[in-house]
Amino acid sequence: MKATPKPKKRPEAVRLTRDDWLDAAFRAVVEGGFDKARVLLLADALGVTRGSFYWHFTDHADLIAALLARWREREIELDRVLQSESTPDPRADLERLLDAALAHAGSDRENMRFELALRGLGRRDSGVAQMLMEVDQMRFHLFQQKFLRLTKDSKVAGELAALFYLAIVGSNQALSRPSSPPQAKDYLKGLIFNYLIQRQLPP
Amino acid sequence: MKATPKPKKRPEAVRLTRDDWLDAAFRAVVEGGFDKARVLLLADALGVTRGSFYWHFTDHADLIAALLARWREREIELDRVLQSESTPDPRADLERLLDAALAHAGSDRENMRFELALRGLGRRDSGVAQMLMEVDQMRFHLFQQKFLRLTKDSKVAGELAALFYLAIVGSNQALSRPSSPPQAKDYLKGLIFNYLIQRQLPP
DNA sequence: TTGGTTCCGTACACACATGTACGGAAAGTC
DNA sequence: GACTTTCCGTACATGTGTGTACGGAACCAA
Repeated sequence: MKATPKPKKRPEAVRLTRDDWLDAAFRAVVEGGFDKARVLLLADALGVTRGSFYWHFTDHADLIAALLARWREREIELDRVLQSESTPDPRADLERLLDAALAHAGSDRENMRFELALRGLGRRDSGVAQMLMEVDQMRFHLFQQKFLRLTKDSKVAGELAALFYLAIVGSNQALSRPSSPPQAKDYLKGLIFNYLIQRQLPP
Repeated sequence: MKATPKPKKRPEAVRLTRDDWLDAAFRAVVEGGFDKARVLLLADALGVTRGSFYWHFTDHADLIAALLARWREREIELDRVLQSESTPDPRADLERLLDAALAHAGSDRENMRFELALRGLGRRDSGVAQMLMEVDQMRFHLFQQKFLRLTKDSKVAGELAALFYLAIVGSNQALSRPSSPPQAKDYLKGLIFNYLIQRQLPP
């Protein structure tokens, strides 16, 4: 009837922040990968229109970049915490690290799925690949440090750290039936401790 | 000037087959993942229009399904070949398997990248996830068989097979700097042989 | 209340991908 | 050489996504 726009009054007129959009994008990536982190879909999920998005972000690339930066900083912070948590017993120390790593990569499916989607993106974006390489290196160094307290041999520690870190990464992709997610975690932990450590690295 | 359509005469009027389209789709997946396997992009890469595609395929889903089926059959065939290639020496036998697995997953970047993209798709498609689970199980059984010839202990063989298969899968994702792809392969092989086999499983 | 800032809705222009209908060229067959 | 089958080009309708311009509601301060 009329050309005047009639703005729909939403029942709960919530005002969103930049982090609200980042959280929504994170959830979208977890569920369907980075191609589900579209502006239109996120707006629907948040109950607003894209007008809100283009106020908080300049661009779609801006959203992705901010999301990646937030993930990176959180990973660095997690590494810092894990590195500071040191126990006098080297074996208990390593066990705590493995628990944390397996929890972060295994049962905590949100972080796991996000990281897998991120690695998929890294295969198409060299900048993302660079960031992932740095995070991998960071974690590998942490693994190596903990193993080094057990074996004294830096070569052995490096090999064990690489082998187990790669196995943890691989366990997120293969041989982990969705029917039993905790089993895979305990299975891998059993592999590492009961089998290799106790048989091969007596102090 | 005229409304009559004037079909462009291509310099090389090559007629394409269904497999030509599948090959192009494979290359597209290898380079940019499954969302680069669009009909329009493949048509451009092949030098034809989409009219050709919709003659060979009913649908875009038809293309993807055929691509997955072809990959699956090739993996089954590869498994069959690797299983039939048996050597009297169990250690040489296992070494040949690891060489083949690392070549298939490591230096042969095309298959590796395709499989990684496939695992990404499996996180959004339960049918693909099911297929990947079966292929993983198939490979795991092969690994386990070869290890079983070395240790006699089925529990140890299963654990070693799982650990190394997961490490191989993980090595495609992490700690593999693009600057040195052959190094990662040799590194992992050295891990497996020089370290674990020779020290821990003397006959 | 008034005014200014913050945040969001609406509308338009544009790009790109799918699927279908139809026509015509190219290659095989008699 | 005419005919038929095989294969591909063209055009149109449709859907979905981005980015921009602009206006107005909602909120805060004086």
